[in-house]
Amino acid sequence: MSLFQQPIRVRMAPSPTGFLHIGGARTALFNYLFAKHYKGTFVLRIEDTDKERSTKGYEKAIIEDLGWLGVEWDEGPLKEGSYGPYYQSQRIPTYQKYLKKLEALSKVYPCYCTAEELETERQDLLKRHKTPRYLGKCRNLTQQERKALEAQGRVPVIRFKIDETEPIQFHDLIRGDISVDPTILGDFVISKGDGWPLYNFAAVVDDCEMKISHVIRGEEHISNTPRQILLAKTLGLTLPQYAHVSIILAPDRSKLSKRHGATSVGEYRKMGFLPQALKNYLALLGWNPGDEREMMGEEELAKDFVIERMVKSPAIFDVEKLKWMNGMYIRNSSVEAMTKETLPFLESYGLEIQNKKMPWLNSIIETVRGSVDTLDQIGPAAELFFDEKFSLNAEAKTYLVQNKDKAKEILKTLDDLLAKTPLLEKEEFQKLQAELKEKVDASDKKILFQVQRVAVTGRLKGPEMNMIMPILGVDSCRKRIHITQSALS
RNA sequence: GUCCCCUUCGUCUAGGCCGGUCUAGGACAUCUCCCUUUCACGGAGACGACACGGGUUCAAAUCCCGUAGGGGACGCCA
Repeated sequence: MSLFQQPIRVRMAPSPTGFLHIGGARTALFNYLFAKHYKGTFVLRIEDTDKERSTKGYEKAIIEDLGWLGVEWDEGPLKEGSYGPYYQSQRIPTYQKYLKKLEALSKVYPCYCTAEELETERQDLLKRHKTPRYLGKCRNLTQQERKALEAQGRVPVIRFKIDETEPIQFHDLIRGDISVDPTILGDFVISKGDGWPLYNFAAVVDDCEMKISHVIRGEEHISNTPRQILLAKTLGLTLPQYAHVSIILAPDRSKLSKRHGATSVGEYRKMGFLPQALKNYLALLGWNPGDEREMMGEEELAKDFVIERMVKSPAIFDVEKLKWMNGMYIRNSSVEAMTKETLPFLESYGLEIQNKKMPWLNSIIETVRGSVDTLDQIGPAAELFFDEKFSLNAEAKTYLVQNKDKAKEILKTLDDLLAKTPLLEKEEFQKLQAELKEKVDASDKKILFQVQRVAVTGRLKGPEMNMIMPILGVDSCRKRIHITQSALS
């Protein structure tokens, strides 16, 4: 199979003009898994040729988010390899070299058209129901004409000449054969006024120079592919194979954007999603293992990841399913690991954790993690274990008032029993409940427990009491009971 | 507008290349029941789809054509 005739090299080529988008992360992940599956190389290349919009801040954020997701690259920034530099801004001489070659072949020419002129042409074409494209006005300018235009102060861009008339065909690993009529393309700009290359030129040169074997990218690039193929063919470069991944859509079937809520990886991290959950979910958007497995760790994903199983229709990003999966990871990972992940969320929620012991925090996480699906829900759920946050909420108060006499009796008895209980582990808790049941008329088991719950946690709902009370300990329980009692009298 | 791509439950998808085994399977969500001192978790079940129209065939979710709908591209952005 031609897939294996060369070393597998793939790349992720983000431009640092924004944060790492959920779609970009998925594309990166597919490249990463593909490389891992075939024991190939995953290259990270920063496409920072847009000087106006690229920032170091975005670059840093993208690298950070990729790292958080665990999508590690083998070559790229911070990991030099033999095909660097990995910043397009540092590869200008390379593009100039290829531009010279194109000039020697007379395949490029300077274009002096202004933005206004181009827009007029575009509108005119649109009006005539034609595909808007550059018609080649500057194609056959004489030397004198060029000089004259430059004397006016016009700075030219460089356009690539398209002479082909035969359809450009290529085989897409996901979509099959794609054919495009080159006459609708128009001579396109490959180099800006300042001499820097444009995307189509820089990308194809780098893909070829970096010996990329498979370009796995978003479907928005399908229409760029014929241009890149033409460029590569003219330059005598060996093309990679292409695989265009469908894009991720918002629930309303439009392109996922800010107005639909969180779109960047960083935002999901802040909301308390686990990288392994996001990775698992993203991998399943547009790919499946061919059987009914869904919960898949990275090793398992890489082992089974093949392009043949990629889906070509676009997928809608369903945060509900992501949440479910995240909850699964929160519940099924080791308690220690989850506590570690949760600590920052506890802190930012305003819980005092500095002087708390790890085993105590672990037991809290273990008790509350069943009811959450993101890490940032753990703060509100764990709050009841922190004495300084104790208070009766409205429905708790109402409940107590409604059952005032019974509540008083239960609490008095409970407090007395607690006073005689030195330690409060689960065993003692059971014993204590048995004694309580004897001393208080417990025909209504529900009231017995609910009163205790409300008095100790201040809430009507929560984890099981046999988990809560041992974690709190005797002193804390009694303190809370006293507070509740005084609220009742 | 033009070109390219896409179309199975509300959503992610299996099946489609090699037509019958598909009264279309799984998962999320929703609903019901069970577990249970509460809320969750967990367990069991229910609801729910081959976009439409032609054709080929004994037989079509699966092959062919058309229509409709959706998306992408058409930049001195990537």
